[in-house]
Amino acid sequence: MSRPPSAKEKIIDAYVSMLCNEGERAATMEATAAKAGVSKGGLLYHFASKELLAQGAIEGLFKSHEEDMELMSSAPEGPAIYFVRTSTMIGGDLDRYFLAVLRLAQGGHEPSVIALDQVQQSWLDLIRSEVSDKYAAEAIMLIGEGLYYQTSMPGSWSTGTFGKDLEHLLKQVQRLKNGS
Amino acid sequence: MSRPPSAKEKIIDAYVSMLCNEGERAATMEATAAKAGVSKGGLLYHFASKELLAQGAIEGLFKSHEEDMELMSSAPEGPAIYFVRTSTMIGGDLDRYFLAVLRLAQGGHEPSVIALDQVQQSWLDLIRSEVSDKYAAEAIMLIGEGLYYQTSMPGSWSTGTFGKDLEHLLKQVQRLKNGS
DNA sequence: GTCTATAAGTCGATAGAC
DNA sequence: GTCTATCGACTTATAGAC
Repeated sequence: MSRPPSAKEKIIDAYVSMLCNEGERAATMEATAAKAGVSKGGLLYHFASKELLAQGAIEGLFKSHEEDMELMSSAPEGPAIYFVRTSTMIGGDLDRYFLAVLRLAQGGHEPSVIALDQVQQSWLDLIRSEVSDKYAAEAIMLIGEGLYYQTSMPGSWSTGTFGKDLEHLLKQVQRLKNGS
Repeated sequence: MSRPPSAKEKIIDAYVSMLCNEGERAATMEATAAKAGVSKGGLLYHFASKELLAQGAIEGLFKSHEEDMELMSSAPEGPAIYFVRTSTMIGGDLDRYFLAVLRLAQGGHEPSVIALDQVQQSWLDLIRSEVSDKYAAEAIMLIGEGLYYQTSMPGSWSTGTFGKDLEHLLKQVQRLKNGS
């Protein structure tokens, strides 16, 4: 797992970084190749089209998501709090891949839209296994999504008005968890 | 106000529609001109650059927002419920402009990021004038943003899992409004 | 496997006729 | 005010040398 990164891994990593930090428009194959330290032709040997590059990012998301679901299931505070808390975190593998695929989806990439739907549905399912009230679970899910949507704004990485007083916000989530 | 639409208005309307329905990448000047029924040169007479086209969309947002703030202030159910309810609505002027500017912001357009910040701040201010608990107000705001972020997915205009049972979700908002 | 060179198309913007 | 024609830069993808 910690073997020297293959060229393919370096390219995907560069592509994901470009998507997160510079936006979808800036994440061209040429810029990705330069950031990965290879030439355009070298990149195209590993990923014959831009579509395959996007597929690589989606596969990375699924892999990170699978690992995170284990953590979310067994979180001491419960899945709901874990979910909202991690919605404001950045830097982890899952966050990087999620934001990268979100950028692709926002740009109109259909497979990315479908992949995000799948991931979010599995989050909602897990929260609903903890929070019996269906609509309270949805409200909690939406708070997490709202937080993520805010941090996903280009330029304003986590500099939002929320997030700072996260613990206070989590108390509101607790109120939703405790049935009416 | 209901005079025959000028070419300028037709162009802005076409541009906003392209942004909403096809995404930022597809909203090229050529495609916008075609949808507005003019040539590329004709478009460039009214908007000498793409940046000016984006400014037109932002101005449309501010104009619609100003009118909506009056409705939100005087809504019978109160600003908070009004806000969450209208987060799932599509087709109105405000929603169209907001989504269009959101697409620009997600693509990295800084003036759009700033414009959205202003609009959202004014919403939060109004909600906080009704909901005294600061963090309950933030939670309500995030629910509305989460709903909007969901409907803003290209292709899946309002076909999300929420929104259908909006009245049930609004009961959760009511719970947040009534202090703990 | 990785490179250079280049084809083929698209985008924003300019120039000038009408 | 609106059009056609075109430029230059950029982007994806191909071809072929090493």
